[in-house]
Amino acid sequence: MTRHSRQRDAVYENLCSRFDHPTAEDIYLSLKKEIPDISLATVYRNLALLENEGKIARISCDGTARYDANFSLHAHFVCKICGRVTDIESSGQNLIAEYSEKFEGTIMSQSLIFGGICPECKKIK
Amino acid sequence: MTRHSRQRDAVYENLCSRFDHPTAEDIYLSLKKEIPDISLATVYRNLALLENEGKIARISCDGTARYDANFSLHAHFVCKICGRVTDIESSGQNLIAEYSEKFEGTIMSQSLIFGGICPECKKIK
DNA sequence: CTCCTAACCGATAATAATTATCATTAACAT
DNA sequence: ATGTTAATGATAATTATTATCGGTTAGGAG
Repeated sequence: MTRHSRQRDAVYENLCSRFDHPTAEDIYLSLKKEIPDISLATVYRNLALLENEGKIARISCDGTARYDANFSLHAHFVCKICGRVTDIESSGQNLIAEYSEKFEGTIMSQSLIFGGICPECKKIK
Repeated sequence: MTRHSRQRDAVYENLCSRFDHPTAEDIYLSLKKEIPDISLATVYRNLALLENEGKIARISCDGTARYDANFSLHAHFVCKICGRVTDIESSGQNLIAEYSEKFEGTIMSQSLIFGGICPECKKIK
């Protein structure tokens, strides 16, 4: 029986409105402007809840968890210089179908992450 | 000037000999049998060092870091029931080349991770 | 072979990320 | 309006990882 809450809506809206694949703390800091007394624990709780509901996705690309509300088939790029995580243009190929053919288990999700140097950091150096 | 050490060799050998993509603690527990007074910090130190030397790879698939000494182009599968991380048969396609075409930065590594239910857990349920 | 020095070690303290606890608040069915 | 209980804020606890530090040792210079 999951109820409605201002904080949960805010977490979800915040994530939907941004494209920088924020960490729990990023979202917490951003939400403090509109809900000054929101707790970091609440952000964690709601991220976990929304993930279980299948409304958002967790991205494991480095030590700390990042989140994404975009469920279109796309890949991520992590810059090893600045640490930013960005979307990277995808051919949109469905790797799940391809890999499922020879696999006895059930594949339900895919995560394709590239690492390297982003366009911005490449210019600087 | 990196020197030789029994502990570092042991960490590397241990990782090479197994295919379960262990965490630092997994390796630590395993090594205690042959080197009873090895320190967990030493395992972490040497994993970081070996990764920097490019001899092993870190896998970010869940919260805790896992390691792999296999550098052949392959994908991973994470079971959401038992948590095991296994290799999954790959077509061996080089996604880096494909994605580099439309990307302004420099792609240096790829990580393809699938999630779902592994063959063993599928049987049980 | 012995000496020197810096890399490495084990033990453990410190930090960072996340989760658990608990008293209070608020959503919402009755 | 009231009762039930999920959700919250504050914070303690836990987990994973990194930093510190005094002692040890690999391995090159003499």
